[in-house]
Amino acid sequence: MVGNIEKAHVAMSLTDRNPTSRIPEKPAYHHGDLQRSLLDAARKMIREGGVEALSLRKLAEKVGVSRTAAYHYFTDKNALLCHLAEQGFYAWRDQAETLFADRSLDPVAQFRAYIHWYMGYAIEHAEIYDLMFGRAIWKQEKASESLKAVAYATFQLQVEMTRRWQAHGILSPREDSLRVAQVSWGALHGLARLMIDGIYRGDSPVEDMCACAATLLMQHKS
Amino acid sequence: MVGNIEKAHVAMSLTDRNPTSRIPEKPAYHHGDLQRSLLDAARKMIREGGVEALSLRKLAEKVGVSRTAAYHYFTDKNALLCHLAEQGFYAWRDQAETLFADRSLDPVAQFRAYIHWYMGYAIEHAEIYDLMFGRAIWKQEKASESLKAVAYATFQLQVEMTRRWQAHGILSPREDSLRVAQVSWGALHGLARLMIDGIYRGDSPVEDMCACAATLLMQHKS
DNA sequence: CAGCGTAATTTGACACTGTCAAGATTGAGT
DNA sequence: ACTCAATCTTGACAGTGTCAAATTACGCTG
Repeated sequence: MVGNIEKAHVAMSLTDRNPTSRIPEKPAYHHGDLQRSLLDAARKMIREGGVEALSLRKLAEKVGVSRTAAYHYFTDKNALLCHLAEQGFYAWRDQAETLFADRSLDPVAQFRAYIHWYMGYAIEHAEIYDLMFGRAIWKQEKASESLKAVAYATFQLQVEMTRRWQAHGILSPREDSLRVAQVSWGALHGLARLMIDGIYRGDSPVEDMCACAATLLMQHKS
Repeated sequence: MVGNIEKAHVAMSLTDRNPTSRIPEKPAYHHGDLQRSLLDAARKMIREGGVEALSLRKLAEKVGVSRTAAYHYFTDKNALLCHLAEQGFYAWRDQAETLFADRSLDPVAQFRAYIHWYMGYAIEHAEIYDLMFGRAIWKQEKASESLKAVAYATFQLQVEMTRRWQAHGILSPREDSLRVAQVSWGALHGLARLMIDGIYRGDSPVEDMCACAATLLMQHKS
């Protein structure tokens, strides 16, 4: 085994010295880009089996490295999860902001589009969504500071959108913006959770539910 | 150690033969009421630390029995969780039905009361709520048949209530009852989850959120 | 270019988990 | 009194996260 690694290393040093080259078939002692590899592999494992299917040992094996190697980049399993969730929030916010900035749709259409996008995103990235908004991280204060920051910013965006929709008379202007944002987000979050947690069966008519949610939230007197 | 058990048993056989007596200090080989004891202790552990804080070994130790004793009553850890969730659903449905049957309140007040009761119950029994409606059980079809049955019945009750509220013009009569039930339940569930998962901080004004949710759901034209 | 320090990675170990197979203990019924 | 089936225990295995102490390799300085 040691011999194998030696031979592999020699071969590598002749042919594969360049960091921009393709996938290193037999990585040497120094992996080179372990942190990113860990995050990528972890994301993949979670996507396939949920957060509870991610074990640091299997992750290490998949990346081709020893059990405890990850501890040089993440103090904890929890820290790794926080990094992943953080990245998830950045991707999420990018899409949400793009949708929010698109002024080609009239506000009502934009509101409906947002709801459909929200549910679609949550369902498509169910396991990451669960990580981002689930108790695995948030319960008992396990979120890192940077994660808290981006999560809070994301909620602020939600409040901002709510304000605009209120200004256009789409959401009830009489109610406090913060409350309306909390409740409307809660409604979307609840539907998403019931879907991705397997309580509403997979064949539920998501589109219809989105439409109904939009209608219920939008109607208000005067 | 064997000697201890022997002595304890002898003492017991003289003084503590009665099953209705107080807590058996040193239970004999046959525990007598292990299934219930397990469920009770498990419920307590979950209430204190969440589902993830429940380990069969600690549970066994707390009940004063050996690690694998529980396997005579529950095929799995999952089976135990299903039993617990099932009991939770019965308690839940009892309260919901009582509230639903109370005709002393006018429908609007009843609707508001239901929302407040829902959130209050979810927050007070946060960990059991998480067990009942969380992915630990529902994701990947791990629910037992009897659990599925009572859970479905509970949702049926929600639909029934929705119908009545629609008939009174509280919830939009134009929309399909099933959809409205799904969405309104989703809204409550989402708010509850955001609270009990630690995303909305503990000092959130629950009452205000409930009131806002009620208003948003109730308003509709004509 | 030799050596050294430090960063990156591994090995060993520990406590904990769920669960299976096999054995031990007991109360009830003939 | 003896047997049987229900009940409970012991031993074992594979898996988990994580700490402490090696080991390996890269890059810098002399």
